[in-house]
Amino acid sequence: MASSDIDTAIRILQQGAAEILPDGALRARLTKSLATGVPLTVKAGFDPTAPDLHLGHTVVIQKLKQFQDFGHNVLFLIGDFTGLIGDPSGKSETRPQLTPEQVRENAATYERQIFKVLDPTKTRIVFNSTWTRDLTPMDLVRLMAKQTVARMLERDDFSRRFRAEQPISIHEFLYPLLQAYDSVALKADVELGGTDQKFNLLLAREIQRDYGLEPQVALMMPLLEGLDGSQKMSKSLGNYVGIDEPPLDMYGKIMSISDELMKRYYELLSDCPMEELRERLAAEGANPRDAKRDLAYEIVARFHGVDLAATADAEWRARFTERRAPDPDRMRTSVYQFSDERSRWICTVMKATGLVSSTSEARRLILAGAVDVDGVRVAAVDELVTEGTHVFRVGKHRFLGVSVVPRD
RNA sequence: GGACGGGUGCCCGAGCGGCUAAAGGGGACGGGCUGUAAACCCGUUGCCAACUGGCUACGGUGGUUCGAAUCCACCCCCGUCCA
Repeated sequence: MASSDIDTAIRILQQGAAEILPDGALRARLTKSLATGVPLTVKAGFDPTAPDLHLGHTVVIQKLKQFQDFGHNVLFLIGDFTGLIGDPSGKSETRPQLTPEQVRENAATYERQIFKVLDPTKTRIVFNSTWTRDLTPMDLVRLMAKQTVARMLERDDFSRRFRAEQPISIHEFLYPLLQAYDSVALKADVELGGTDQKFNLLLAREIQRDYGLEPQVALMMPLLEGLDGSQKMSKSLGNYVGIDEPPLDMYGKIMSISDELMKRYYELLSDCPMEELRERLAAEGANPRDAKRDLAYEIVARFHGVDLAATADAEWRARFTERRAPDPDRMRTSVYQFSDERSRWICTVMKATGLVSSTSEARRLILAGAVDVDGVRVAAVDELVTEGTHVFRVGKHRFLGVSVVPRD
């Protein structure tokens, strides 16, 4: 009975994981935990900057949640000290030094966002400055003595930079060491991270051993592709779904992904077993769109609750499947004040209400037949907007209610 | 410190005195087809109440010229090789 429980746990915990090292270690730890009744300590570290989380970040957080559901202790670590060094994985520009206030703000933002996934009563948020701050120079030297330059250079990005004769600052070697030390300080049994964290997660094992601890299990999750399906999801590439986004936007973005990408999202973001999805897609007359709808619903429900997810779903169907204009009561609206006839020019109105960024863009879109007002396609660029409330549509999904009123 | 090569629109990249708001590609946006999927076809892609108009733009600042992204000077930045 106990062993079948573990099989179930393993299967769930493995879904989507890129790699779990070393082989069999996870099973051994789970078995031991079950036998002794002592839950595992599961840690994942996050940068103190960029607290605007998107679905890409939630891949690891979801995995934490699964551990949590099996009764293990989850530590959400904010790398406020290591953040000062800057993870060399990124290599680009030097990280800005954060003030304690900023760190606190970012931490609060993290909390608000991650607790949409994690159970707040079972999650501890920890800051690594708590223990790294107290390390003496001597402690640091001892820590550094535990690793050789040659081993450090095995790390992909370091070796690439070394070969390319690009600079590697000495302090950058400290980053993986300190991250590893976090695992020592927390006595971590398992550490989660992206595949880009492999070196760091494995180094922690060695350092833990040096400090007389049992080495942690390293569980790597793949990096989630963005909406374009090729590059990794990131805010700067604009191919992301932010977890703070409004329900309908979130739903719509997920509906617009390709079928291929949908499978990937199922694997990494959904609680639905892959088997089930496969059967479903293989079924007679199956429309992949329906599977996508369920995925969109599941994800929106996770961050906004089932009620708002149901609303988003209904609204999306009305708008796109039935091609109806959105419910005016629920549409975003804007008030535009005009002074003279000239200011009622449609291009000016569109620019002023933020539908487009310039009147030139408005002209182009009108000429391309992409704009309609109150359901009627705008035929000419020189139209004037009449006083009253109108529904503007630009392209397929930009809708805006505009009240055109005279300026007092 | 020395020797070369280079910095062009969101990105890559051509242009090397007027025909250049700047080829071509990518991306993005829009239209068509659809399942707001993919693939495909077509169009748009600096701003301005906007004509064979004006303005802004080719790292920066000056200069040569009727005219400069294109030539000259100085400066800044980035690559490659040598020390």
